[in-house]
Amino acid sequence: MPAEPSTQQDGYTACADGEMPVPAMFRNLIGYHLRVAQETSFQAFARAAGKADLKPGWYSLLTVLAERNSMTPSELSRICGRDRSTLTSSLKALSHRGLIERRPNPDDQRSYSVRLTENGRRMQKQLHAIAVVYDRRLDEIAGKDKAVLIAVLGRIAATFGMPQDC
Amino acid sequence: MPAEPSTQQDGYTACADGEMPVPAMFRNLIGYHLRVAQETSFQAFARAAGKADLKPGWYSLLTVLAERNSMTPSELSRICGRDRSTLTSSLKALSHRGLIERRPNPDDQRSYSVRLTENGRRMQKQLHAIAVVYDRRLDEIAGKDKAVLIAVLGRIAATFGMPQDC
DNA sequence: GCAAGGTAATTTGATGTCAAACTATCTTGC
DNA sequence: GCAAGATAGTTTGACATCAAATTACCTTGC
Repeated sequence: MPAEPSTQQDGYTACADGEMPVPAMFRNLIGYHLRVAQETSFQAFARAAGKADLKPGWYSLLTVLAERNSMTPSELSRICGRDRSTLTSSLKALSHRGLIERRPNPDDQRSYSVRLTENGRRMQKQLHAIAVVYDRRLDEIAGKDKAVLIAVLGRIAATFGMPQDC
Repeated sequence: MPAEPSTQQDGYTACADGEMPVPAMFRNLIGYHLRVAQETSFQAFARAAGKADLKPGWYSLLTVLAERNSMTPSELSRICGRDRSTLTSSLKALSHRGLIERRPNPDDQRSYSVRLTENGRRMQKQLHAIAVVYDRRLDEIAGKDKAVLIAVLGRIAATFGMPQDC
C-alpha cells in the first residue's frame, strides 16, 4: 500500500490546489454561482447538524415557531417556503419527538395549530448555535460586502418568490 | 441599503402585498438569504425549462460537456458537484434520448467517456437560452453589485466546497 | 337552507439527491 | 506474479421536495 494519504487521484486534488473548474459558459451567470455557493455552504451546515443527529430542515421550522406562539401548518409552509404536503411528515416527526405540540383549532375543525414545547425551544437554540457558527464563516468571507450581499439576495428572493400569478 | 424588513408579518395575505416575512433570527444570517434567493430563482428557471419538457439538471451536464470533447462520469460528477451515483440515471436518460454518446475507454475497462451528440448540442443551446433569460433578470436585480456578488459567491463556494478535511 | 365551490391537511407518486454497499477492474509493494 | 487496496461505475436505501388527488370541513350565492 501505497499509501499516500492524500493521494490525490483524480483531478480533484483534494486540497492540493483547491481549484474548481468553472465552465466558461457559467462564469458570468449569477444563477450558477448562487447555486454552487448555496449548495456547498448548506451541505456544510447540514453535515454539522447531522452529526448532532439534527435534521437541517427542522431548523427553519423550529425557528419560525420560536418567534410566534403558534401557527397552522399552512402558515408555516408559506413562511418557510415549503409545500404544505412537505410539512406533514416533518411535523409528525417533530411532534413524535416532543418538540412541538398540536392543538385543535376550535374555530375550524379542519385545522390545528402548532406550538413549540420546552424541548423544542432547547433544540431550536442548539440548531441556531450550529447555524451561527457557519454563518460566522460566511460573514468573514463576505467581509465588508455583507450588507450589499444580503440586500441583493433579498431582492432576488422578493422578485422570484412572488406567487407566480401576481 | 439594507432593504427593509417587512413590517407586517402577520397577515401574509398572499399577493396582496408581496412582502414575505423574514423571521427575526434569520435576518442577519447570510446562509438564510442565500438559501431563499437560490431556491426561488432556481425554481423559476426549472419551471421555465420544465415547460419545454427539459430537466433543469441536464443543463449543467450538457453545458459542461459542450465545452469539452469528452469526459468520464466521474469528472462530470466533480465538475457539476453531484455525487457520481446521481449521474447514473441522468446519463442513462440523456443517452436514451440521443443527447450524449458513450464510448468505452480502451485504457480502462471500468470506465467510459461521454460526448455530446448533435442533438445534445442543440438541446444545450436551448437550455442555455432559457437560463440566460433568467440570468438577465438576476443581472438587473444585482445591478452595479454584480461583480461583488459573483466574487463573494465564488469565495463561499471555494471555501465550503473544499473536501471536508481541509 | 343548501348546493357549489373553496380551503386545510394528508396521501400518493415522481424526482433528485447523497451515502453506503457492491462488482469489476486496475495498481502497487513486495 | 499476486494479494491488498484503490478506483469507476452502478445499485440500493433513505430522504426531501413538489404536484396532483383525496377527504373533511367551511363559506357563499342564491
